Amino acid sequence: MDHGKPREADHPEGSDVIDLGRLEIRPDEYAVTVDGERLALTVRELQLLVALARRRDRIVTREELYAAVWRKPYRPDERSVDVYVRKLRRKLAFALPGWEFIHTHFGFGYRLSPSHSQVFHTPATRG
Amino acid sequence: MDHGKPREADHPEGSDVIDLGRLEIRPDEYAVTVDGERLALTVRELQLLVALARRRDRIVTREELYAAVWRKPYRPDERSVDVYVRKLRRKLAFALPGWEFIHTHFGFGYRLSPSHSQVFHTPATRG
DNA sequence: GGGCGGTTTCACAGCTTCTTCACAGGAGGA
DNA sequence: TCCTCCTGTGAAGAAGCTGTGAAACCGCCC
Repeated sequence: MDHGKPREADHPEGSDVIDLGRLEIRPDEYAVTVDGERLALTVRELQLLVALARRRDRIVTREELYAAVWRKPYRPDERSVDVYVRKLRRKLAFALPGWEFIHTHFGFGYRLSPSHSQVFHTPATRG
Repeated sequence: MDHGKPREADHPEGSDVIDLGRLEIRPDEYAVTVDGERLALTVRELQLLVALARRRDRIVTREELYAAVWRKPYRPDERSVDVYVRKLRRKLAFALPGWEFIHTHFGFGYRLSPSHSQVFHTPATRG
């Protein structure tokens, strides 16, 4: 007897697969893959990544992220979000060098958008 | 030799043979073989192995495993799954040295995937 | 009853992850 | 440029999870 997985119940805007290009997230399976290979994340890391990914391309405040992941009252001096953003950035940078996923918006919060970082020498941009 | 058996596939239930390389499971016959030789497992051990094998390569929570094998309400401090994972690991390690089958996902659960035991961790990203 | 194999529970060691802190580094405005 | 506030980061202790041996428990058979 398969009891179905709790989906929408647990996850606000639940979808089975979040496609971020080479990065793929399957929240219901606790799985994050890069080019099909599994990326090892801890519980918090996964939760935060999912929370960001579900709000893709939008600036999300720390407070909203904290509410989504930690589910307890947010203190204004809370730094957990920052710390886990760093952890995620490191793992993602290792798995996908040259890509940037989590962008900082000073004074506002974070935004997840897969994008190439121009760390390599590039010919001047021309219109 | 291999006449019309339903291939084990992605569908959890109703698989006749689960092929894990040198390890083969025939749930309907209560049989587990290594290189064709029968491996002696107790009922619980077999049930747990089958439950994991039918969810191959996926992280399975203790709760789901407990539901599949024990079929009674799961207490959050329940340790039976861990104990039987250990029993299975021991017997499998003895039968197939150098292979690892049951992987722990801290905070999530267990995952069955046949793989060589190499130290092959993500060197990055801790702390 | 006593022995036997299997199952469940228990206690604790060991390890991983989470939270918090302190300070360094940057961004933005005056 | 200087000052202030915000974010990045490493480290350390706290908290939580898993591994493990052994004892307790259970049903079955002699």
